[in-house]
Amino acid sequence: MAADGASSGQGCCAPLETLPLDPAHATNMAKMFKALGDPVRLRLLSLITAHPDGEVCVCDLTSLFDVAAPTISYHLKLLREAGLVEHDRRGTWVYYRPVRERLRQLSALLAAPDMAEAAR
Amino acid sequence: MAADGASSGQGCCAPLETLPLDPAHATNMAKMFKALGDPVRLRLLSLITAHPDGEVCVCDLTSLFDVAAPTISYHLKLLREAGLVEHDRRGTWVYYRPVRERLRQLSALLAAPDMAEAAR
DNA sequence: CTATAGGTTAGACAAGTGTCAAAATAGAGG
DNA sequence: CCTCTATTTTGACACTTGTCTAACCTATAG
Repeated sequence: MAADGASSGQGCCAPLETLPLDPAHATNMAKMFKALGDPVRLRLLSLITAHPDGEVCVCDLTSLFDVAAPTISYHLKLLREAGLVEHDRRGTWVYYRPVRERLRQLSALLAAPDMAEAAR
Repeated sequence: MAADGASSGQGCCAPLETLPLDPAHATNMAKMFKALGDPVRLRLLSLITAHPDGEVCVCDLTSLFDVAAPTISYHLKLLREAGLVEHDRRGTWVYYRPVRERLRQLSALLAAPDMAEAAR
């Protein structure tokens, strides 16, 4: 029974419906949600997360947006700092992939208890 | 089978892992995530959502925070405008309750497909 | 070593955000 | 009507954010 109960098996917080968030955790989680709170970043994360290879080259991302390359870079950095994506360089190219654990954490926080239990 | 497939049964978008978000939806969803991207608002939502009565009086919220009443009011307004909470007045008091459908939408977007399926 | 292409960093700037104090609104109860 | 309490609105202000251009790294290819 180590994976159930208040921790909800997600490594961070019980779902909102179950328990109010204490201020410290709220600050933590808010930082991640904030990173998702911009259309460019949300699309970036979406493209990175949905990619069949499990990672995406920045070179394939920039052309999909209306903003300049440094702006993409800026948004990717924010996603990184929020812990939502990881990156590494391979030759000239840089690849980004999602940190799925973090996404699961956020999802679990917002999930209704019955959903969370069903997904246990 | 009306509730499965690409719509993921959540009334909005398929999970990130399944499908990249189109720009229009991304803007929509980003607006909601943005509302969660502040510690005060996240705690407010948490308190509102976790309350056993299913709703909370503003008068019970303000004392739990370090910020002045107008600031709480401001944050509640943002949560309202994001569609995450509803409110109504009863006498002198105003009560807020969560819009659980929206929370489920956000949760589903971030959920890994296997979780989403488990919760189907 | 130089040139070239992919990404990031630095600096600047307009626009947006979170906070407060003061004023305004909405009901309840004289 | 007047007053009191709960909540919201307004206006002001410092701080943060998203965007750009220009400059800078880093690795590959001559």
